Amino acid sequence: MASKPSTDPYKGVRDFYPKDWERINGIFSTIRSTLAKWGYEEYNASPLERSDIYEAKTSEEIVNEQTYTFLDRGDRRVTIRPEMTPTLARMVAAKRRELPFPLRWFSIPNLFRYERPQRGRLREHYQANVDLIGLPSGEADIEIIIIASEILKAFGAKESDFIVRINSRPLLNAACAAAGLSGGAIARYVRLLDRKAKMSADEFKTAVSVFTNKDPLNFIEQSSSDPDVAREKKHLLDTLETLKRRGVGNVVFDPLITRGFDYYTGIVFEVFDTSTENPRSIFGGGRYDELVSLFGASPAPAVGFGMGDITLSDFLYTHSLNVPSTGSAPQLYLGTPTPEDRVGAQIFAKELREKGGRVFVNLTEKSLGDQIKDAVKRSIPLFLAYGSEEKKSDTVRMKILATGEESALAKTELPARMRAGS
RNA sequence: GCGACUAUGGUGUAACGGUUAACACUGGGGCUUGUGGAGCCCUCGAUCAGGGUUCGAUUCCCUGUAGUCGCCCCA
Repeated sequence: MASKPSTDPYKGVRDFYPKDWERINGIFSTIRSTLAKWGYEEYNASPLERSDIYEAKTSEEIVNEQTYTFLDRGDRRVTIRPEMTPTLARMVAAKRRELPFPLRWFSIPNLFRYERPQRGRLREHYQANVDLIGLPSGEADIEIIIIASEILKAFGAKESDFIVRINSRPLLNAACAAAGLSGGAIARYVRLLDRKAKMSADEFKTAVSVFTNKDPLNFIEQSSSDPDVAREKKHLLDTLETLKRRGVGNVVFDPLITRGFDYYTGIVFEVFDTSTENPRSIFGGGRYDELVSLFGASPAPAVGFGMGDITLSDFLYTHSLNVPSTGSAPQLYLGTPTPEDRVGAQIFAKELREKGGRVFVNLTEKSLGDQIKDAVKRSIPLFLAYGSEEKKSDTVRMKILATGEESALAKTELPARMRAGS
């Protein structure tokens, strides 16, 4: 006999029991309604992609090793999407000439990476992707960062709860050029910057000296005489200034923000939790002007960000921010004290549903007391016994389980009371 | 890919190398056949797998597997 299969979910992925799914849907619906206010439209695609769309854009084979990639039965190489941006670029490139630019699009895909799970990082996560496509650096960058901030505020976060750190890839590149770096050395230096916070000053200095005796950071921090550096720095500081004028007070310039992917071509930003318990990066994004043209379409400049559900959820938890209800849980438990009259209860339930009520009808032979216990365990707020007596009468008695309060009311006014009660 | 730590019912814990592996919660049933959350009683249910040391292993050792946390890398 075969051994029993384990009830554990596959490594690094989560089961969403109804309560978990209710919570994550609450998070999604807050994101959706915020984006709707800004005119963003939701799109979607399959999690399966041809592997080549990831290979085209990233020179790194490491990315490949951290994806789920396999051959299908027709010998096609297939990858389960590790991120949404290449899919988005592909979709946009495919209809480059017919879509109404600029596009304001978002999606909440589940993404997969093959790696060791650890705190805040699993093999599957959901990530809200928000993109503004078809506009160059400027107001588009500002809108994206404001929206990133607005979403957190929509959950009730205050500006003191998080901080937006922005930087610019062109600025980094100009500073590297001024220090005499080029090509691969720039990429390696950028990666080094990313780790600087985890190193001591001396370690960093030693690591830099491998490339150059002039640290590019110095060109950025001191007011540089290099015209490219000066221009890019001014552009970034102007953006910062505009963000503050438009009400984003918690934004700073941070030359250490780089973002891992090398497809970024402009502004990059990362949002950090300011709490001391959870001082992590929550999410980030940036400008990628060349991705669409990789598919052979004419270029479409783009800026966007991706907000993962796990880090976001940690952030909400850290700051005791509640997730709004999705309004899909049952409102009323219809108990059946006399099961032989259950058809009557079902007909009554049908009337309530037609008025928009969410009604859970008992189908067991449990005693009425046990049915009430059952309703409590299921977190259904209202209880109503419907048996032979209620069938004959025009009134019913509705119990509010949280308080124990019970009131008699006409059957016709029940739907209104249900709406008020939840 | 590398490292550290951990592994006992569904969950959380207990058991000097020596009992019938204990306790709490949860689940099922009862005291209670039209009004709950309490209480009491009954009940289902576990030593991750394989090897070694030993008279004897939940306990010590090894390997594997799984999980957690770091590193690498980063959505």
